[in-house]
Amino acid sequence: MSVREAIARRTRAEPAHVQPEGAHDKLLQAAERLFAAHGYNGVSVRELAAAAGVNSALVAYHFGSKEGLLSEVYRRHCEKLNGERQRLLAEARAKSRPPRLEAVLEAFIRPALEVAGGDEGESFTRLRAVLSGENSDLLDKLVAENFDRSSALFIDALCECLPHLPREQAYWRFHFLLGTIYYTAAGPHRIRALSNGRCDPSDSEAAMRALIPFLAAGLKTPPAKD
Amino acid sequence: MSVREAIARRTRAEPAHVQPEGAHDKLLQAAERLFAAHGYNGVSVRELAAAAGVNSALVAYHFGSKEGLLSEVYRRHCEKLNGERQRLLAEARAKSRPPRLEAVLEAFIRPALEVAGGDEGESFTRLRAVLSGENSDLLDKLVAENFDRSSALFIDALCECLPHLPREQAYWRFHFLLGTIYYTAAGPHRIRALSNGRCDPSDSEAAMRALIPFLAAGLKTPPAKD
DNA sequence: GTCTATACAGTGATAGAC
DNA sequence: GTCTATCACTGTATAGAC
Repeated sequence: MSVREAIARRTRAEPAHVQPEGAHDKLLQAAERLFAAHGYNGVSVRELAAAAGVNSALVAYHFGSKEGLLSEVYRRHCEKLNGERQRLLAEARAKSRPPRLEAVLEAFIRPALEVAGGDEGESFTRLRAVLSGENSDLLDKLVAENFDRSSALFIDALCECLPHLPREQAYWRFHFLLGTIYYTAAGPHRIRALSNGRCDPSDSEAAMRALIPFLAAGLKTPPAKD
Repeated sequence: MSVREAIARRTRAEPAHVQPEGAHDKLLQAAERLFAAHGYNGVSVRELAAAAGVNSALVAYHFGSKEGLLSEVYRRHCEKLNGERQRLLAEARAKSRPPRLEAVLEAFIRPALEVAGGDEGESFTRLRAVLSGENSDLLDKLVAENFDRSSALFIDALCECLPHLPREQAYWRFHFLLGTIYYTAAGPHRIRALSNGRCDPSDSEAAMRALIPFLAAGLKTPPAKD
């Protein structure tokens, strides 16, 4: 590990893969696992503390409240997700200017679906669903903090690919695009059951193979006149 | 009130617009309002009972649990929603065989967005978000009970309009379509903020004017070869 | 600073009186 | 049928040990 990485680790509380030592890190690790597995209200502060092997009062001490702990878990996931998105977008731009529409879509979608299907972040997107209905004030704050900048960057990239699309339509269509990603990541049960297992949204590759042409066609079509 | 109406009320517990008399109806009415306003966990059993003017133990007595009460509220909304969808679909079929793709889409989408934007059902779709993250077992059951039949009917209608689309692709694209509707109804904050208010998904007409051409183009495009 | 022990008000649910 | 009293449990706050 370089000196620079070591400093980053110390200041940023990012224990990578080592055994966590303080209650702070142990709680974060347990919360990541349990929130993903059982949702926010599905796990109590006392269970979190027990799983982390620490006293239950420490979640209030270290994170202010149970919500504070959730916010921190959420923030860390978004950090990874957005970093990956921007890396892939830069790659797409490096290949051609303007980038291919399909490449921009993939840069935005792949990290969202893979983080959702991976081991550690398996049910990460479910946390958004939890919050969206429930603590909608907290959710608005978290979404704004973690996604506003990244979303604006992708809307710009889309407009770059679609120079004839009015800005207002770009907003609408970006919104619809978010809906398809969100629903694919958060609610895979539905379509799996309806199709008798023929469509499985937790298969990221299959989902993207179906989703990207669909979105590209919708994005390219001329908007209604009126 | 006619004799027939009185019998219907007694058997069906559908008080229409009259003052509810029993605790059962009073609770349903209060729950519809309060769940929509504050979400599921945002309102306690004691608050529900107080708003209905009945003892708090009666929600367990009449509905088994707080979840049971929610299920009943949910079921009643879905009943209206699906009835309206099928009425509009029949209308579209009456105009042309096969029906126009755009007319089928409108029959499916309009009731979902209007029920979401109306007075009584303003935050109805938020309830789905609540459940989807949280009580995912209950949600799966409710969705299956209330939407499986209606969804299958609309997938059939889509395939009627798109005879060249493989059935598996139809499932995928119906799934994506659901995502755009769901996200538009449940999460209007996001796009409103990003667009500085220029796009407002709670304006059903504007949302449909943007959404239907987008979906129609995506649905019509030939799927990826592979 | 970090942590333990404990207390508090509020939750959904339930047994049993009337 | 209706309601009271009560239960086990929740998230949070705090006093005080180390």
